[in-house]
Amino acid sequence: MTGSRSTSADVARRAGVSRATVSYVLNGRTDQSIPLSTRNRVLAAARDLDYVPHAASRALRRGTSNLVLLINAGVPWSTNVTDVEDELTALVAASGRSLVVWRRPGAAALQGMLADLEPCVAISMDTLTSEENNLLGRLSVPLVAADLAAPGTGLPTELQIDRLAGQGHHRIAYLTTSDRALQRFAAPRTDAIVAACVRRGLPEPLIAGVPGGLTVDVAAVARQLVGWLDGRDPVTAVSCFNDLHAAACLAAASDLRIEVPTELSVIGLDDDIFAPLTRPALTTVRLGPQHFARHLWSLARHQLGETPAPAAFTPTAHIVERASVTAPPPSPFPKR
Amino acid sequence: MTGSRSTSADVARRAGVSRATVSYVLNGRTDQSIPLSTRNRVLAAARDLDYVPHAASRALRRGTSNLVLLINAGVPWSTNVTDVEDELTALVAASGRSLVVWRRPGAAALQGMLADLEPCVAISMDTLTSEENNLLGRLSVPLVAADLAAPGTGLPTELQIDRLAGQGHHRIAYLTTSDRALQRFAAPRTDAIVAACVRRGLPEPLIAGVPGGLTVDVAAVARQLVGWLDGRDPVTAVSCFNDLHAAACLAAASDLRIEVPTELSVIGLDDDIFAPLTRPALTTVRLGPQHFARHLWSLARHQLGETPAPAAFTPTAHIVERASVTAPPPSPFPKR
DNA sequence: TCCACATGCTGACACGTGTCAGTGAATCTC
DNA sequence: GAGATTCACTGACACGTGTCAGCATGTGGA
Repeated sequence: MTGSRSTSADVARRAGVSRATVSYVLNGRTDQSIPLSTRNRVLAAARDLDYVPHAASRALRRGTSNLVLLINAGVPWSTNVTDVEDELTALVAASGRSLVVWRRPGAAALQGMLADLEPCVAISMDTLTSEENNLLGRLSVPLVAADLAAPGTGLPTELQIDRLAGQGHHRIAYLTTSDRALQRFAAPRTDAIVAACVRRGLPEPLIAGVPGGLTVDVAAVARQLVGWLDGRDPVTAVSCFNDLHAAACLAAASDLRIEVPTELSVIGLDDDIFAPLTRPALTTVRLGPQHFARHLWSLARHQLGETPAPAAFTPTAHIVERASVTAPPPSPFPKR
Repeated sequence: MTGSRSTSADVARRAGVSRATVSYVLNGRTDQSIPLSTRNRVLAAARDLDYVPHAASRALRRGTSNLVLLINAGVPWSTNVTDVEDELTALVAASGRSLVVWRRPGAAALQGMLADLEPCVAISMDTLTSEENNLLGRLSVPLVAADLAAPGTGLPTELQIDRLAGQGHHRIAYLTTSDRALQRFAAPRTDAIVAACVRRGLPEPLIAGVPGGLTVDVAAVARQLVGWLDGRDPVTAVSCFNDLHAAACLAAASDLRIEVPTELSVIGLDDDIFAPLTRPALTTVRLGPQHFARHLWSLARHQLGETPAPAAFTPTAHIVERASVTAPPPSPFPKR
């Protein structure tokens, strides 16, 4: 008897009522009239027996579970990702559901996972393959995916250029990743940088991708820097794909004895955990991961039919002013 | 008809057999004799209908799910954590189960989560509260938790001292965190540092904790450095709780115009993502997150009754030699 | 010829829950 | 006081699966 978990039948027996009544009380149904006395008796019995409803039977009966699945495909890592995860966890918990994160090992693994766990809605921080989309559709699991090319996605990079141009920089380079798997994220940012420069009447930025997603090759960055700083119209500022690339840029500059920010300004993106610890401390753009998480969740709730469709996402981002950006050095070749 | 998902009854109808036969075929039972022809007919029908077994009913019937829950409580973040998560995901998937990660928002949240998801085993990277342990026990969910004070846990810090002492350092300081929530992790390392120094006949290390778990206060670190380097027997090397603290130490040294490594050696722990990007590049200790994940999984499989109890965990770790550690400067007060 | 046994398959049950129609009693309405 | 309505509660079903006893049919041995 002991050792085995208690079911709603046990609670009913202890409270001296039927199982149906127990279910009505514990699910707080208002269309059934239940006097306070029996209500309290049921609640007391449930508490005494440490009753926890059986997740599987509940899901079976209701046709859908209370689980929200966050699919974490190959998103380039930053503290922002865990910030989004934490905020989503809180939001989902507040709605009486639970969020779990699945680190997708590969595109083919989804089917196996769905045979073990049927979420009521799936949220992906990335765009999935069409096979995965089809699979979710066949199992009628609604999917919410962040649109990587949505209007407004360019805001953070726009802010980078804003800051550099505001300090008087003219000749700007953009350091990004050449990692193929990251191009989904990198390409829109590169486009946004070019557009931002054009819009401000700046010359087109010099763009270079370096290999390595999680480990940036400092030597490759150094070679780029040499190229960019060479010649009669040298670059005075480098805007970077993320803080990791910016840190690599600071390291390369240090190796080349280029002083940041007096000779070269560097700006990052993410306000990652190590950004305040570089020397000079990294000026960067802070995204609003909580804001993003709230948007994802409102999309999900819309899919669940609980709320009307939310407005289009307007990202939030702001400059975090530190020490790696300043006005450019006086040019030896004055313009015009 | 279309739009609704197909069940094993649909597969049975299409293959012209009973539901029991379908179940036998799809679960690959060997004790039932099923000729190849019907077997293939069933498999073809399942494929045609895109049959995916219903997770909830399967779990209800079998009494337990195929889900492994990784409880990620307030572990100080580093790429090691995601490395462990990824390795565990792969191991669990290889056993026909699925791993999901739950970022615990608070100690009281576990019950709500367990009402939505009943794992066959739970793995925690941290020690849980006794209430949480009791709860899991009552629901008979086996729990595997990393023992933070197990013998051998001190190996990484031991290696730090090894490296510093091997270079001739004598007067060593230990920079750790004073964050209360992190003391579970920090205290054993501090003990290990002291023991390692004593064992080598070094003087007891100077120990200081600085506030901030994810954001280390560089100014506080700088004040410590000033104290440590003052006086007639100054510290020549700083061993750090993790790479984040080491990066803060490098930043503080830079602010104080102390040259690393010529005037002061600094060693980190974790080989975090930014460790190769500091200047000087950080010498640190690389843990074996995959090795750790494999141990956790073998413990879990033992709990599931599939394997005998594994041997005690022997952590793996090795020095990653970069540029922040070198021999100490010649002392103005020669020993003895 | 009869029994024993293997083969190939099926009907029926159970898991624990949520829900709906229904039931006896009490109360209200005219 | 008969009928209508509300109150408080219950019995029975369904969700989709895994499993087990059992049922024909063939096959071999004595």
